[in-house]
Amino acid sequence: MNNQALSSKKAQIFQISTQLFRKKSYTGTSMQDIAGAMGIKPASLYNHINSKQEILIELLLHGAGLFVDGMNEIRASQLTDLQKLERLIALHLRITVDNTDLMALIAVEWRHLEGDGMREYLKLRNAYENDFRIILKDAMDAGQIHQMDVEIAFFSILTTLKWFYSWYDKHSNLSLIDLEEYLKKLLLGGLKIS
Amino acid sequence: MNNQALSSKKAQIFQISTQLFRKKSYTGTSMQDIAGAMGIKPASLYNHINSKQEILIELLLHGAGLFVDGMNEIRASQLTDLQKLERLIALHLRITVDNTDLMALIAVEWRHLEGDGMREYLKLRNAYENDFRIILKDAMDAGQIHQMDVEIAFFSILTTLKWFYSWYDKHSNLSLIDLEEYLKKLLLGGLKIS
DNA sequence: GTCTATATTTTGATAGAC
DNA sequence: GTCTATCAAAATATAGAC
Repeated sequence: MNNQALSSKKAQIFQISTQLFRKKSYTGTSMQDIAGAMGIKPASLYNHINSKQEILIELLLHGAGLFVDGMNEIRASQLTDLQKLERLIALHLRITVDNTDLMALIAVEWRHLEGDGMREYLKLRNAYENDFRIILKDAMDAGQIHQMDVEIAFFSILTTLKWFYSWYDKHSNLSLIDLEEYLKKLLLGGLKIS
Repeated sequence: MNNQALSSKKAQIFQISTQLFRKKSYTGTSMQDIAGAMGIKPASLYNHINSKQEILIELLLHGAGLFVDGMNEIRASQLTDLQKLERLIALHLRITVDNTDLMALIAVEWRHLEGDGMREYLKLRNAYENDFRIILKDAMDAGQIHQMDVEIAFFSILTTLKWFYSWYDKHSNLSLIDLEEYLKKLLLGGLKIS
């Protein structure tokens, strides 16, 4: 569910916070909850982090980084735009499988970010979404997928990918290959020009 | 966004709480927030409701009731199972359009229910989902849609419908008829036997 | 039906001993 | 690095005057 290293206490705080924030929400999780799950006292947490908000920021910026890095790799490639779209779907799938709890924070808990943390997060998210939109539009302009309203196609695909984690929870027994084929067919099947 | 009557103060509390719970989450919304949005003091709220948790319970049981009532109407009809599936999609769409904020609570905030409230809510939700699953299975057995894993098809359809409200937010300009056709094609297009 | 005043808990966070 | 002790603020909720 979550591959974050357990080596340091700080990493352990992040891992447990991810689980708790998903289960009880950011505002519904107390420092007491986090410390209790680690077997220490709340005050001890502050030797590793400066505030509860800082935990949320680090988790979400880490998550956003996974998407931005994957996007940059795909953009730098020589693939066709349609192939890039397929890679983006595979990217979402891989990140979701490796960080299911974190995806819940990306889908729901980001709204509890404050100030600069929120601004920085939204900057990364907007950059990613814009890159995604451009690839979709280019694939359309190149005649690789059917001509249609870019915004509708874009949000339809992204919404499904965004909430896929809640679906994956119940089907983590399926193989990665099957899931990838299923998602590609679901999201691009009606779009591709055969 | 929310058609709840404003006639009584109690109804006004429900309406404002729905908006705030969606925007700031249940645990992130204080009685102060609700009272402040109404222009009264927090203590005054308790003349109309008994607790913050009671607000959440009433909102979610009302929401669950919309689905259960719609399901009962559809089940009582003489439609084919495939037609019933199409009616269920239209039901979700109509409830989402009329109660967009409430759908966010159904998708996310239900986890903050406690005790009997949680048990009663889950009972209604499970009953609805079971009825939905049975109709899907019957449509498959009757040869109206392609044979496939019922659970995968079921969760795939329900997940999309569940998160549709976050998509609808950005496309509330589209006509109901277009949205219904789009959703039916998206969810049943690959399934229907032509 | 709303208010002020208040009780009680819990919250995030800090100081300082060990 | 963890603890105890503590703080200040905010939370839900109640009592009782008006």
